[in-house]
Amino acid sequence: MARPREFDRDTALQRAIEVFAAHGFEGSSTPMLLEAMKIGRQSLYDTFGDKRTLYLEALRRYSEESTGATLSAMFDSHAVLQGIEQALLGFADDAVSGTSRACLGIHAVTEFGTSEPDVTAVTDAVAHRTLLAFESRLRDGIERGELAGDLDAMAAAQFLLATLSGLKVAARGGASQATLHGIVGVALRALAA
Amino acid sequence: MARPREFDRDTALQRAIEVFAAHGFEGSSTPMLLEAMKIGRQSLYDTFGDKRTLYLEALRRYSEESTGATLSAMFDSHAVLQGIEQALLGFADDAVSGTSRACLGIHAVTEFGTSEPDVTAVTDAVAHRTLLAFESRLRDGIERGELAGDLDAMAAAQFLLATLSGLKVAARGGASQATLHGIVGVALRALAA
DNA sequence: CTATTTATTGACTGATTGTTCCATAACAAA
DNA sequence: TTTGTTATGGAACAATCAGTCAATAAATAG
Repeated sequence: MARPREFDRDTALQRAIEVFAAHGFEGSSTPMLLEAMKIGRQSLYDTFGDKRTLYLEALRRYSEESTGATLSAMFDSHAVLQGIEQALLGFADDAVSGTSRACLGIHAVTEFGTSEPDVTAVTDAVAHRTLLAFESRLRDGIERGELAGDLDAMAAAQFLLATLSGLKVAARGGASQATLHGIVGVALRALAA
Repeated sequence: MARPREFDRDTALQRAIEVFAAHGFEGSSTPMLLEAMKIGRQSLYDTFGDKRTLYLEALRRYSEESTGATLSAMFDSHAVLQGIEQALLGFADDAVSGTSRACLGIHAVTEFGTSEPDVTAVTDAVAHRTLLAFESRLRDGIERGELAGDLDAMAAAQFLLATLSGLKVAARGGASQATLHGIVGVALRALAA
């Protein structure tokens, strides 16, 4: 019909994710975004709306991918404890790979808390989804006797979610991969039979 | 000698801490700070230097107070596990009290990572101090047989530090006090003999 | 009292913020 | 080729940013 755009929408969005993760919403200026995304000013507003809309789409996109990868790793292994271990270790490895070590999800929570409904909708959804997956898998493990019989599945799920946050913060603060793996090792002790 | 200042420096700084914790460095504008601190523009620059210097002093002040309270709670109890439990529970209670539920320390790490040496100096120092205290107490507990004999004290200390971060992020995301207490309960299982 | 020192107030700066307008360019369908 | 539609690039917008200047006010010391 008309002139096709000269850039790839998805790669531009991916680059925006990195900028927002590294500097937050307030810390990311439009010039910074434009330079990183390698598009012109008008292209940003035509394609993504405004800065806030771009941020929300970046947050949604990041949340889906990040959550999906971690949870699927958990179900890869038949053994429950081993599956959880692989999920946590993979999560930790992702956290230290790359240069910025920043997580858009964590950054969104610390920057906005529960004050912005549009942001909270995304962060709550990913938390809920993760909790349900953890809880289900933990319940299986408890029933099968692979995990401690007196474990509270819901509390343990919330503990694992908090552990993920702790890993991300530690990674952002400069912790080594070995340190993160050590944390995972200790955390798993809380679940073992 | 001359005209005395009309405001209390410490309370003004305390109010600045709340603003920076809630909105981060980039998200806190000078008008926001002035209104919260209830001082005039020139008073801020005369008394605290510029925005960045104020931020660093706020971060230092917050770190000292927050770390001190948590670690002293740990040494209040003779029993090691109980002392750690009280430290974590007190930390969790602090995290849900107040309105903003924000932590300046966590916010500083997620916002700047390791990119700003002045900020990293503070966050690294508080992490190091906390790790040393945890490790020492954990070693005592292992020796006395109150904690698991095969526990790696250093890794467990890093695990506890990550748990603190996880608790703060969960609280900032809206978790209830009961949820945080549940997380603490599961976390302690990783240490028990 | 006067003199000196410091705090406060408000106006003001240049730079940067997010966003829009408009003219031009590039493509597809007729 | 014309026409319709969309993308791009640059200039421009009002608003806000962090920070400064100068005038006034309030205190003490002599």
